[in-house]
Amino acid sequence: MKTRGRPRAFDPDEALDRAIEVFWEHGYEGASLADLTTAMGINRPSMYAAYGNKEELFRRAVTRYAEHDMAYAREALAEPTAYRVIESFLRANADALTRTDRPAGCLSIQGGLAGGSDNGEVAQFLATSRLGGERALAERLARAVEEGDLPAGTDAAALARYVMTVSEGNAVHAAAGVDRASLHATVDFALRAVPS
Amino acid sequence: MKTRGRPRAFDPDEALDRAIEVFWEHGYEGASLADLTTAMGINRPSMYAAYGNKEELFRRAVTRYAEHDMAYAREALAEPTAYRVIESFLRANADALTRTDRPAGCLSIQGGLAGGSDNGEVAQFLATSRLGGERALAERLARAVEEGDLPAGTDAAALARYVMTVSEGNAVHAAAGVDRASLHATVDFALRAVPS
DNA sequence: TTATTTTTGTATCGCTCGGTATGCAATCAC
DNA sequence: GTGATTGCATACCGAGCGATACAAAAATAA
Repeated sequence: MKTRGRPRAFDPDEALDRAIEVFWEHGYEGASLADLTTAMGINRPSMYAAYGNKEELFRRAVTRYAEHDMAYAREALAEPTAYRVIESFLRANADALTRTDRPAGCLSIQGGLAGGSDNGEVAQFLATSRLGGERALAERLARAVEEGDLPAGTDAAALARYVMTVSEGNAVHAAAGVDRASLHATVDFALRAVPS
Repeated sequence: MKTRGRPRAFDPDEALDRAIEVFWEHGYEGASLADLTTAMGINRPSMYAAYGNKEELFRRAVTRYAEHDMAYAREALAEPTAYRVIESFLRANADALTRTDRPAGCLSIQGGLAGGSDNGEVAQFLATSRLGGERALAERLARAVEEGDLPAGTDAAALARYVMTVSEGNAVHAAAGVDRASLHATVDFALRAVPS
C-alpha cells in the first residue's frame, strides 16, 4: 500500500540537507522557494507534497540540523568533568561555526532572530530550540555540582547560560566572517570564567 | 532658498526613531514599507523623498541607533580602568537589551544576520558597524596594556572580541525573551575572565 | 491489458512587495 | 494678489512571493 504509484525521484533527507544550507545562508525569510527548490533539485509541488509548506520545511530542516550538525553538543555532555564538557562544547562549536564545507555560523541563529512578517513564530521556534540545548547543559552542570565537580553553590543554570551566550556570540562573529582561530581565542578567554 | 515650498509635516528624526523600532522588531527584510510608513506616520512618497529608499532608511536608522541607543558604549570607554570599561559596557548593554520602552535585543543584530534576498549587503553593513565598536574597544584596551592597567602580553584585540562576543550572545538571549537579571548573571561570569 | 495511485513538470493563481506617477495642498518670493 | 516651489495623498506599477491546478508520466494491482 506504500509502494504504489510513481516512485519519488529524490532522497528527502538529502534534499533537506540542501534546504538547510539555503536557510542557513539566507535566513528563513530570505530563502525563497525558488532558491530552495533549485538547491534541492526538485520542483515546487514535490516540495509541498513531501514537506507541507515552507515553514514546515524549515522546522524539519532545523530539527535535522540539531540532530546532525550539532551532534557535537550531545557528545560534549558525555565528557567526564564539567570543565571538559564546557571546553569540548565550545571548541567543537567554534569548529562547526567555521566549517569550510558549510555556511559560516549557525542555522538556529541565522535562521531568524527577529520576528519577520509572521508574528515571530519562526524566531520563537528557534529560540525554544536553543533553550532546549541550554537546559540540557544546565542539567549536566547541576549534576557536576552535586558530584562536587563544580564548587558547591555554583549556579548551574547561570553557568550554562553563560556558556551558551559565548557560543551564540561566536556564531554572530562567525556569520560576520571571523576566522576559526579568533573564535578559539575567544573560547580561551571564556574558559577562564569557568569555576574550578 | 530652503524655506520655500510647503513645509514638511513631520520630524525626520522622530520618524526615524519609529522606523528604528520596526526594523528592530522585524528585521530589515521582515519590515515592510507598510509597517514602516504606518509607524512613522507618513506616506510612502514622503519616506522616499526624505530618505531615498528602504535600504537607505535602514542605514540611517542603524546610524542613529548607534549614536543614540548605544551611546553607553562610548561612555564606557571613558572609564578609568580596563576592568571598569568592560564592566560598564556589559552592564549598560544588558540594561539596554531589556529596556521596556524599546524592543528587546539589539538592532544591529536583529536587523539581519544572514544575507537575505540581496547578496548579504545589509548583513555586511551591520557586521562592519559592530566591528567598528569592537575596534574602538580594542584600542582602549591596548592603551590599558601600555599603561600597565592590564597584564603585559594581554591580547587586547582578543579580549575586546571576547567582550563583544558576550554582548552579542546576550543580545541573542534578550531577543529570545531572557530577562535583565539573567543577562547580568551572565555578565557576572563573563567578568571573571577579565585579566587583573 | 486496464484501472489505480502517486510523483513530476508546467503554467499560473492571488497577494504583497518595494517603488512611483500624478494631482492637490500649503507655503514663500514678488 | 500671482507664480513658483515643495510636500502630501491617492492610486497604481511590474516583479517576486508562497502556494496550487492540472495533466502527463511512472509505478503497482488486478
